[in-house]
Amino acid sequence: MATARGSYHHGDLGTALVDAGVELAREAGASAVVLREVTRRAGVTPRAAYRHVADRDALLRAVARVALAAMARTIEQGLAGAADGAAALAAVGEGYVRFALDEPGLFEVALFAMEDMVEVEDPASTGETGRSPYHQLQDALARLVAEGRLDPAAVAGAALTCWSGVHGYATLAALGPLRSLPRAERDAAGAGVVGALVAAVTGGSGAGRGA
Amino acid sequence: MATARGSYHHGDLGTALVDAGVELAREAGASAVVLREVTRRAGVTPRAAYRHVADRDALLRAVARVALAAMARTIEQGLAGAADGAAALAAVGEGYVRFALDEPGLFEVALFAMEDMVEVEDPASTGETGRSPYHQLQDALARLVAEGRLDPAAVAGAALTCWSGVHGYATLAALGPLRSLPRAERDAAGAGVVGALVAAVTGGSGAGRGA
DNA sequence: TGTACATCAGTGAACGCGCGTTCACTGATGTAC
DNA sequence: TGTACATCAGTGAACGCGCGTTCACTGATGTAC
Repeated sequence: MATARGSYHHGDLGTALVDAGVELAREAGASAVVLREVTRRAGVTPRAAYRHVADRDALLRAVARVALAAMARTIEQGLAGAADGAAALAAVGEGYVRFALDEPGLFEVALFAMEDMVEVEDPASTGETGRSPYHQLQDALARLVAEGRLDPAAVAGAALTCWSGVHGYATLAALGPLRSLPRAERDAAGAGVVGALVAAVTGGSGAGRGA
Repeated sequence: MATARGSYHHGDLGTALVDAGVELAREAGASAVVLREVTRRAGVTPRAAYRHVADRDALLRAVARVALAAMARTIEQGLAGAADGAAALAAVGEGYVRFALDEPGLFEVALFAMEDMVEVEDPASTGETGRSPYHQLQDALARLVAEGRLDPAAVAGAALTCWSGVHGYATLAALGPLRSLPRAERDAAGAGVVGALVAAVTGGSGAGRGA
């Protein structure tokens, strides 16, 4: 907003469009990220968008990368004080769920960037430490391996089980059939699911713990 | 289709509309379930739909109930020969995932009926045995309790962990970032996730097993 | 230091699309007598 | 057995909406000389 508004030339319309798209996603999810409204919010003609973005789909993917980066930053916060691999794994799961419950619209749109995060590390979709949520999960599991609490051969399976469990809960509780439950209940249940997953991966007990 | 086609009166337009909606969902997911196309497929004017359905949303929910019932039937098939609670739990999970991978469009639309399945048992969204997927899961856990392999106090937590894990994998692999992987890989990974969840709930080992 | 001009970033109006939904109306059906 | 008529299930045309995208154009910018 420190750009040259009011002038004929916008200054940095490209990022202004993406910012408006992020705002729309936050307010009403992926389907609300729409070219015309984005240009409206940037105070510009619909046609102007095509100077900066190929089409609606490209805009959506740009918004998705920003949303995924926001998720990575949320996870980083909880990860800061993790004493060991188990704590790190729990922090990743809890951050993933917390982001989904705090920002369901951004969570929904971030999904469109998740396909790429598994393959490549795109700087546009990572947090301060340059790691995507998927790699934050991999890092936590690597710590468990280093601590001798996880068989290296089991890492791939554990990663998928954890991602599935956490993603499933986040989806059910943020966007799906459980979205109308009181927030406190959803927080408690989420902690239970994450706890069970950590226990399952580290071979500890507590699988049925939680809500 | 044994209805009186060609005549002015359709015969059973209400169910014909829902059937067409199911077909559309199968082909292209929830967003394809659209009033005008549904009436087109039923060979009828758009206006005619309003004699049988309140609005587009009501049609979508009716389609969702049919899709959820189809899912329940898929799960029933695998459940038939389950020798014990652990086998039943695995069968529920595998059926859930198989349905999602076989029919991603129906899986997507079934989500709109899942909110209700937790609360009430709607006959329109259950299989032959009259149980929704959610209750099929509860039944399997009840068997584990009866066998002394699961603490009754842990049932609620176990249910949520299993549902989350299986739903998350189904979503990732049928509609999400993993949807482009070869089917054989997705089947194997799904079996791994389900195995890990069963092991976690029954306190057995094998948490990190799988893909 | 001033000026011509290429380049770039916008404008404003319009196109066609498919959607949900509503209008007043008409053809078919079946029941009462 | 025949006929009047209420009822129900459709018709055909239209409305307004918001979308993505494209047209030919114009205002602002900055660089070469």
